[in-house]
Amino acid sequence: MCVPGYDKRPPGYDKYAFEPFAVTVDLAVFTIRDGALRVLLVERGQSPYAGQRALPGGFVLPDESAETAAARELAEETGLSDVTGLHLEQLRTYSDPDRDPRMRVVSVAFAALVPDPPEVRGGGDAARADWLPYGTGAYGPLAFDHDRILADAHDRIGSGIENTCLATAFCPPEFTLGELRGVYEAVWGAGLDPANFRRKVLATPGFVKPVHGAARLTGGRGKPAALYKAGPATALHPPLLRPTAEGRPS
Amino acid sequence: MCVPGYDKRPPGYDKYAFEPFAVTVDLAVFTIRDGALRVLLVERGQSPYAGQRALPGGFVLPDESAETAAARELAEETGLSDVTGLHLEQLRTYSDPDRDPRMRVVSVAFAALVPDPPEVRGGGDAARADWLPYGTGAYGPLAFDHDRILADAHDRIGSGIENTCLATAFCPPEFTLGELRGVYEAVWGAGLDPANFRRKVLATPGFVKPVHGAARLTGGRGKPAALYKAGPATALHPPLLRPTAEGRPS
DNA sequence: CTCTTTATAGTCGGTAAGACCATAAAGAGA
DNA sequence: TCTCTTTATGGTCTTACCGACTATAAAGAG
Repeated sequence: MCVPGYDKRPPGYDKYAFEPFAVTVDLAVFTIRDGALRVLLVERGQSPYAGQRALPGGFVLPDESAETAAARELAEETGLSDVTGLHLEQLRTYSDPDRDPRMRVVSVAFAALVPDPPEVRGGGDAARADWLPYGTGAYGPLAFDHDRILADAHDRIGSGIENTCLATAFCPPEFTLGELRGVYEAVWGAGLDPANFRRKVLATPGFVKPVHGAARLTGGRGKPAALYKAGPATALHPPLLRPTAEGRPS
Repeated sequence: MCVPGYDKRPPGYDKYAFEPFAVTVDLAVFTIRDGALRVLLVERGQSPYAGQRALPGGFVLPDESAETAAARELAEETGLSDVTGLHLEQLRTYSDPDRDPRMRVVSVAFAALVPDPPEVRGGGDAARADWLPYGTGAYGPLAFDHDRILADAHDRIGSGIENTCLATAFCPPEFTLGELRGVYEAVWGAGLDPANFRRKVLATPGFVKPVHGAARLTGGRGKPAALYKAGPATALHPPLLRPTAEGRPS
């Protein structure tokens, strides 16, 4: 259960007892595909939890911070060459002594938002990785405490788009207000009134900026929509509350 | 910089390179005294940062989670025999490779709220601990990255009392609305209209419950105020926004 | 050509919040 | 004792916002 070297202490800490832990990062990577919220999950090939799905992740290397390690893992698991600009946010740390039956592992969890779902490369250290619909039973119980981590991540994203401009992190550089509304509907699992949503977003200074000039996008049905890009604002005042908003704890 | 035993790996992890880290908890413990927000700080007696103030904290023991370690440290540093019921919330994890010049230390930071400021006992592993006014220059730069941790903790508390019933965690079991308002004013550093604050709090179901019967508290000047206790609610809908609320990032 | 779908503009009523006023009830100081 | 100050509490007024709703525009599907 303990890492070797437990009884050795570097100079300066001789008076204190401490145990060295393995530190990992776990990533809850979300995207929107076909109007539904999806999460990137790998399939474990070895014990424990062999065959079950798990969040992608890995060890923090000696010269890395948890944030650096998370960005590296994000690039590796998604196959994206450049993850700068993607939203990558530290969630919290999970440190239950029994959370990994093999050894003592402390895991720093992150939530990441990816605009366009690129196909996942099959290689790497993970057996397989897929974008699976969140919360629809498309996957069984996750390995370790990853069900809880994923639920916490979803909570964080859900309240994040309420109070900040986070929703644009799901969108491509230029997007329509319908696409932005689709982000809220996918994350919250609730429908929003298009007209009221539009009024609210446009009334928030710095949330979105219109792309002037040739600013029409065709592709789907209905009247072509104007294009917007993310504005400079980061917080939403007042927040864009959920429709049936009730009892969302801290 | 590295803990000995770095090149040894337990069974099951042979294919992976990882470095064992020391894991600590750091606590930002707040209270309200004399209408001002104060934070518990220790004075370091040894290098590095000898003589500077620092957040209380310590190592996570082998059989502890970070939460357990934080509760233990909270009891040790405040001298409180029972810390159950106190608000103790994980903030985030700080893992910069250079944050401790002696060795690689990953620290899980917590924010704690204490109602009544008990006098700090002088003993323990910390040289000295005092409740110092937050953000008034009563202490110089803190050791390590504790200035940033403390600022993050203050941010979290500030937005926490906006969206949740967290403010009652600063109050004794029974309190007046004036005392509750004092919490908001101390944390936000801004004045609030007593009448509007009262209307808002009483209109939020489950925020506070009146203590019926003998429900008057004397002690200060002015008309005696009715007593309330914390209600069952945990979230505030809609939130109790700051007066000059602008630009509060995620 | 008509129907469906989506975007966009506008209206209406209710609620919440800030600013402000008025009264009540205590202590402080003359 | 009387007055002033301080705090609690109740109320009004006005503005802003938000949900519900209607109407129009502009595309594709059949």
